[in-house]
Amino acid sequence: MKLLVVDGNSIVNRAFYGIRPLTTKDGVFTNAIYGFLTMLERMKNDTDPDEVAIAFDLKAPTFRHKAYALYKANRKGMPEELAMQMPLLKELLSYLGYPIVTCEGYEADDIIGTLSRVCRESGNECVIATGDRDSLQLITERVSVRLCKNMNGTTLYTPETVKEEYGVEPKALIEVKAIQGDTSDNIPGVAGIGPKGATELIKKYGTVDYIYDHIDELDIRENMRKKLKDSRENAYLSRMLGEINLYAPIDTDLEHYRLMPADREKASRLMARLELYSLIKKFGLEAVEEEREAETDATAALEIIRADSIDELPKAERIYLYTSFEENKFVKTYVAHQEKLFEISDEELFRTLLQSAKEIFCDSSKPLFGIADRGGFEVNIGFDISLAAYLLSPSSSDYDLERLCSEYEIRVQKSDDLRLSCACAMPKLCEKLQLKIESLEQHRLLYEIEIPLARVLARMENIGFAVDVEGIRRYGEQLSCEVETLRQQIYDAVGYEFNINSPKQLGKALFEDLALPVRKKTKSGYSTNAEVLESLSGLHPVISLILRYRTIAKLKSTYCDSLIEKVAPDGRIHSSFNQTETRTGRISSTEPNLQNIPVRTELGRELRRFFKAREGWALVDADYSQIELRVLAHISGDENMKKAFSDNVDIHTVTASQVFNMPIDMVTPLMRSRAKAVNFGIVYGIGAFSLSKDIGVSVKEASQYIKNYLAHFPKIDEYMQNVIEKAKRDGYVETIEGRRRYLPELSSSNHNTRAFGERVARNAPIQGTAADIIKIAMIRVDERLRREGLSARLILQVHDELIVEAPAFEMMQVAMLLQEEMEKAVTLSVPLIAEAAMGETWYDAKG
DNA sequence: ATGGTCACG
DNA sequence: ACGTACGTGACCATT
Repeated sequence: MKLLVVDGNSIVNRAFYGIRPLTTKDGVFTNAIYGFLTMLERMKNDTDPDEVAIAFDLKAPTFRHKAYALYKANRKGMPEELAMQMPLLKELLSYLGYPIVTCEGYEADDIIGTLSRVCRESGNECVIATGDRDSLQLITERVSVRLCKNMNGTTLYTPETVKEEYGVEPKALIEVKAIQGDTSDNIPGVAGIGPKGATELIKKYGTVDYIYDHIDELDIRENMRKKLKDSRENAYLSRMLGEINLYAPIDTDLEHYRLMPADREKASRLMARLELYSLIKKFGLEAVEEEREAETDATAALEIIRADSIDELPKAERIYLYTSFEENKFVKTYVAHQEKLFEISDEELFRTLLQSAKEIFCDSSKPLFGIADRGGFEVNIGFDISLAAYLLSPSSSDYDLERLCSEYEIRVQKSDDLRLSCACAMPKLCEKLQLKIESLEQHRLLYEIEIPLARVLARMENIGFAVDVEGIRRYGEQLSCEVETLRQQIYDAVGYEFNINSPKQLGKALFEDLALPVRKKTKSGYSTNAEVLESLSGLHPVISLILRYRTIAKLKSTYCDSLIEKVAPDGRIHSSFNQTETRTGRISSTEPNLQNIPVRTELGRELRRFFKAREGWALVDADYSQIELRVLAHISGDENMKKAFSDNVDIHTVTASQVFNMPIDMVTPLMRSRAKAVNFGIVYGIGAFSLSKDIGVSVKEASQYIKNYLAHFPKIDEYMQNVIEKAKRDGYVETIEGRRRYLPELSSSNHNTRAFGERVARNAPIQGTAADIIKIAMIRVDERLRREGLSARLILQVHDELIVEAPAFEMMQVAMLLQEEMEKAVTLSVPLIAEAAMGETWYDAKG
């Protein structure tokens, strides 16, 4: 027989610190639970035990003696985010059938020791799973230890491996530790003797007792003898503290540790509540909800009708569509309607259905809008599950139906094909989401912003952005030449060839072979980022070559080579716009990302010459002026800042005059640029350190700027404090349209995490409101272009900028329209300003 | 899969 | 004492 004993407290600690914070959307921390169960499952698979015992400490240590309480008191208590996970973890473990062992007055270690002894004495095998090296002393022929150093794997320790690593038998580890001490456990040991000395002594003399019994006869240096004599009491105390008790009063009948059958329903329900869906899979519990449904609701048999003509399909007021696509190509759709499920695989039929349906509730509307747009017809989307779920929980990583059904506790019917089950669950899921959207007052956000926007985005994707492929190719070839030249020059300067793209090899070249000073380190070595390189640029000629190499190589690989690959047969780039990706409400752009095309340097900006309007057309580009600061002025209600915007004066200059106590006309360009950095900092949630780094002044000076700023804009100061209070009280912050962001970080005990939460609380309403505003503008622009019978179309959004492609003769009208709709998208207490420009290429059209 | 780097707002 | 501004996506090297 083989018993696996798990050191619950030590594994849960490893899990908690080894996994980035995970929470449910309501802010319940789950990372330790997730990590624990993942490791447990792995260890079970590695060990294949007949019995399992999971040992936990109980709270109050009442045993051993006074010194115990003393040394224990120094240990840090469990952080709140971990403590709150413990009862949930234990509950889940008991559902999964794992015996949990605790013992009043004893630590987990003692339980482990006792069980290992019982195994040893009864001729059974025992494997101890722990993250703590203390247990190594328990190792014998029959008792081994699986040590978890991190989340990625474990190391098996046997008598041989212990001897190899420590040079002594496992049992002697207690003796070594008694002399060496252990600061993390507050075991004092012998002052002045470390691991090496301690191991030597024990190798030679075996035990602490022997050493002190023969202290004057030992063949050791006099100062060593003196150290030992001075710490005699501590050595004996340490010896006692370090030894694991083998006789805790627990149930020692191994039969009782047999794994129990799991209560699969309770386990899967709790995992779903904790939003740990991958665990449901890992423990094979997916089918549970379906089984339950099948048992309780015998009527749930599915009737699937493969439809081949429109006459076979329901002509209901409302249909539910669950459609799958592969690489933007229609694969099939399920139509759920009154206990019946129709399957459509023919795209033509699907289009007919879209066109004729009175109202469609769907999992994702953007592809449907795309098909309708390409087919020249309209679809009426009544509900979009992914958009609703995104508004309710914008920090989730994906919004597939299976997960949502589980999250919103919708029972799905049993079926071989999960997609079928999900389609059947749609009516109930939609109902639940609708109720939630109403109760959170996000009705307008969903029906008047996100769903209409999905249609606009689909159209933008369909239209695409025309590019001059030959132009990009020529530009790329020029870059190629320069990269090659630079590469050779770098090799010559360093003295050998290496991969310049590898931060590791580059770090070695610069900081070891050229012996340049190390300014900053990363987790895995030397930092070689632009900031570090710039600080080194005077010290060696190769530095500026590398900086240049980086710039050119990036332009070539990211913006020439890959952009060319993305050009469709129509000569245009059709980026995808994702509406459920960002936690603030912005949209994102992928394959390719057209929202990060270079602009800040002239060389990069040249690329925009290859983004053009089609023959005879022009690009009209408009961007908001200082939208985030205007939003801040509005939200905070700061009179001083509102006045600056109402007077239409340069905001950074005004800020400079306030921060530096200067009349407006005395503000120098340097002061303005520093004030600009302060404005950015304010929007991002500011810290004096980062500001000082950004503008190159001392931290002290930077913090003075911030103080001055907040003193001159008192309502902004007030806002920054109030918004955090609100976030702590409600658990979320929101935009003017009621878009929420939840902030579980604020209840973290980790200072950095909490500080991050506070910065996000300050920033999210600002960034998110700006996102709301431009979304509204996009919908209105699209609508008006069509209503006014123009051919011009919106083709791109870059957060505060919209680009329209228009026939040359429409462009003046379009520019006016664009500016007007952007400025009037919402009414704030400050004017909203958008500036339009026109040109044949993006380069020319960007003011 | 993750980390480092760098492009954008 | 510690790390250090918000939000993204892509590429490359490395594990």
